[in-house]
Amino acid sequence: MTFEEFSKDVVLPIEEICRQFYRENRDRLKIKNEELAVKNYISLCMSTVKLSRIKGFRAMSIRELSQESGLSLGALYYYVSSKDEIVWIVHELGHYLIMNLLLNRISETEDAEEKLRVAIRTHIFLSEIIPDWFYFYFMETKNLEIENRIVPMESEVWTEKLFVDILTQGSEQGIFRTDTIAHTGASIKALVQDWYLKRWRFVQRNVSVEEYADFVISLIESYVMLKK
Amino acid sequence: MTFEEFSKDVVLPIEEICRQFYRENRDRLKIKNEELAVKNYISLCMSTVKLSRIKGFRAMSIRELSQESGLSLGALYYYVSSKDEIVWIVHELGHYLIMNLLLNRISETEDAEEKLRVAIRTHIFLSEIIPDWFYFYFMETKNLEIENRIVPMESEVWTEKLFVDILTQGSEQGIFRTDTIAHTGASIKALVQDWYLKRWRFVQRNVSVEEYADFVISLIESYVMLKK
DNA sequence: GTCTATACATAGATAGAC
DNA sequence: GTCTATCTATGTATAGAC
Repeated sequence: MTFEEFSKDVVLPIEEICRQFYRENRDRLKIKNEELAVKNYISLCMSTVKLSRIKGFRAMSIRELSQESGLSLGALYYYVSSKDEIVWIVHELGHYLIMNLLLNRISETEDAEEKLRVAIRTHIFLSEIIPDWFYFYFMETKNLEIENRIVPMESEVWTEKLFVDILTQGSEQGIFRTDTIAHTGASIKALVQDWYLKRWRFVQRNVSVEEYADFVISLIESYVMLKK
Repeated sequence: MTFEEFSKDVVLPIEEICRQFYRENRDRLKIKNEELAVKNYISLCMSTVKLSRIKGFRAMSIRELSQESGLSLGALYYYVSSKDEIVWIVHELGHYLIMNLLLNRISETEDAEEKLRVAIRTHIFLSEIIPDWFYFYFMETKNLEIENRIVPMESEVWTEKLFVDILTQGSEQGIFRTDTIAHTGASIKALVQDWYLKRWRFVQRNVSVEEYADFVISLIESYVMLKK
């Protein structure tokens, strides 16, 4: 699958996920109009990841966020109680968004070898569709209070586990090596992250997203595949 | 070489590098006493990377930096003209520090295969000796004005090139594959970075620095080495 | 060169009209 | 629910004595 096919095919379930978030937290939140809530939380999150990508979350002022999202200062504080709460909401929505998209794509395949390829390619392609979310997820965890870092940490581990599970399946089928599964899973995650963390470098080197995905797949396969 | 041997053996040439920095910029700077300058710029930089690691550069206040470094607010501004200038100085010192240490170690080896192993291991071990500097280098580039990002970007490219050169040498000798050299160089860099960017994860998984270095080496070798 | 005291700007957050 | 005006804290940076 090429990236163009992928991007035409993929549908971001962000509204659905934001609605779910709202319903789960309705009692804690001031806004009671669901449609308005969904619309404006999405706007707040999209604006936050956009501005944070450019200048970092701490450097982004509430006034800038207000302007970008189209909500006034007063309205904004009707939706969130503090700037820090925005980080939490973005992490919450982002985690479910990414999880949802990844699982949908990968579950279609059965064969471990093919599944590994699909998982790597999908993850990289997905980070190309919503780069700001992935970037935010990685860079803005330190802005959270220590107790709130558990969510993004678990999220990181979750993606790693996605790869580890595929590697385990393949090793049980006798086609992948059985040692160093945890290391390999983590290294795939690191290579995927490199794509969205150092995008400027890939632009500079004129590397396309497809080319990079192919490279990561071949690098990992040369290591894990057992000779027939 | 084990990490313990490495850490006993390595000597940080930070004073020497700071002195060189001071001499090159003497005319631009207020302080005229060289010994004092070297001592306090080192203190400022070490305190900056330490605090930035904990809470991020933007969240670190000048008052905190003043306390940590032992300089008063007034004294501090005698050394730097603004908070942003500190980022620039840390990047400047850090780049030469890392370059110096890496080159010293790697130049001792001749053979490309051995050189690749030494380069990867040294880089990972080094990031374990001065983790805060590496972390700062990666995370705090966005705090720079766009025109000042050129220095850290070139620095990133420089390390990548270190690996690319070794891969090129090996491919000319017919022991490494000749395609995808640029990709491989960048991926080594990414895997090294993963060590100091997601340290908490390796602690969680109980992975030692030696074990990780060995893994990265074997992963890369399985891909680049041509069968004999 | 270093200190303390302070100026000045900007940020996050709130009040209260609509 | 949303707006504008405003409060208050904090942060960077400077002044001027020593």
